[in-house]
Amino acid sequence: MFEQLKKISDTVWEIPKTFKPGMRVPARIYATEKLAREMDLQVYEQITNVATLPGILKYAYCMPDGHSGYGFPIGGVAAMDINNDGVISPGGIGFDINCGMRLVTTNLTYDDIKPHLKQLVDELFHKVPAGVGASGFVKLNAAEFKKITTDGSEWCVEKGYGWKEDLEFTEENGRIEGVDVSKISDKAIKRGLSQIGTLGSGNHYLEIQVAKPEFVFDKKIAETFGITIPNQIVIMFHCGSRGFGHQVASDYLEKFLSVMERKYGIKILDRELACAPFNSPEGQDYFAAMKGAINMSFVNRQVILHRIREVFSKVLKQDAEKLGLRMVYDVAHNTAKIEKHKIDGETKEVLVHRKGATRAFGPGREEIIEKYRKVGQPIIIGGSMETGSYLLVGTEGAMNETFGSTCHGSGRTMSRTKAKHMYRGEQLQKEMEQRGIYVRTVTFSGLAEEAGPAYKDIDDVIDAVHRADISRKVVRFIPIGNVKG
DNA sequence: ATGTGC
Repeated sequence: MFEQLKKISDTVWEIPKTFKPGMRVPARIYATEKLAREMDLQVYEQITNVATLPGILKYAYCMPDGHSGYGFPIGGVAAMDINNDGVISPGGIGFDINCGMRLVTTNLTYDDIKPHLKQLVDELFHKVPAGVGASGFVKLNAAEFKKITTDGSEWCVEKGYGWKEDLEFTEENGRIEGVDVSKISDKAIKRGLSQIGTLGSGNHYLEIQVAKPEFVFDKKIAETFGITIPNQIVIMFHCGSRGFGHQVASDYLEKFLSVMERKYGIKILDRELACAPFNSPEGQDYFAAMKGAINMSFVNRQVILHRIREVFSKVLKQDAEKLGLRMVYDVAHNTAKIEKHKIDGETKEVLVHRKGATRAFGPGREEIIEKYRKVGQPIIIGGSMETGSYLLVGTEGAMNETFGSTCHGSGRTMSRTKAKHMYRGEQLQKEMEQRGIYVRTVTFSGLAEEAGPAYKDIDDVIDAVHRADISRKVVRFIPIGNVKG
């Protein structure tokens, strides 16, 4: 397959429209040659299917961490023309709606924390429930849960689960407008009720990390983002909208399949690409329901941050304020948003699907808070639990080329089933501890699925987006403690 | 990813 790619640059590869009948635009893969050669073959199939969707603009994109997903590849980006016949597709957002990353600083160093590391991780493991079916400490009825879906993180600040300043460090200020609760099923609400403040499973995790001075690539921007001291401790976590978002996605996939062809005459190459015109009742209903899951996931991460602050305060016997437990940012990587982008010199409102892809807005965009606006938005990239993670910054290049988007993580290279056969969770935990990473997990099989070699090399992935200039390296973090979902 | 699958 690699031989069929047209090389645009060292980090951009194109699949022409002639590859498959029905492609409306070419597909573009952002990757180093090595990553492009090793790309899962399903990705080529899926990204060219995406290129056939009505209203798609410029290109169907796949980021270097791309791998096969439901309909769209994970790592997929597609912008739709909403003023014409553009569609919205749940497969382009993902089941885990608004799944994302949150990064929190401390004013502690590695030496400060080392004697307390195990206790911190053990406490976090107890205070932030993880695993399939986990329920949180927040007890809610349906009416209160509905309020969460409309009010987002503002609800948390009201209830004492967050600081007012946390809101401005969250995409959309932790509250996206335009939710219509009546478009969310009772079944989804019932599933979501008990899930606030829970991590989930799979590749969801909570990590304590170190910013070693040799891995600070841009000192000035790092300082702007709050990474200011050598060997500074940060906390990074990854989770989403749990069973709630999953149910919203499932409900609308089913609905779209029933109307797509019959009512709207849309023919697709894969039923996993179920979609509806954005400007149709069904499309609008999904958009209004999906936004409820966006808010729920912001609340989930906000409540988890509250628990993290409680744990650090308790173990280190100091106020969270004094420990400097402040947010760097909260970014989503499973979402679709209306944004203004320049296309052929003309500014247009488009619906940008990002599925396992992160917003990477460059300097000056009004969506970025003032504190960061001059440098570009922070981008939080979670690597595998054994390797490392990154803080990047958005660029003008991303605005010009990828609708302000970049990668989201390492990207799997091995199926979960294969990883489980190749690695033993118990042994992995021991090996990681010997290497200075203390891990707690709900299930050892789940830990084995997340073994480092089951993922692409995070440094290769970051190298690709950095060289393509769709984001730039700021800091690389090394894990020392991990609560595995 | 997911009260994990027909």
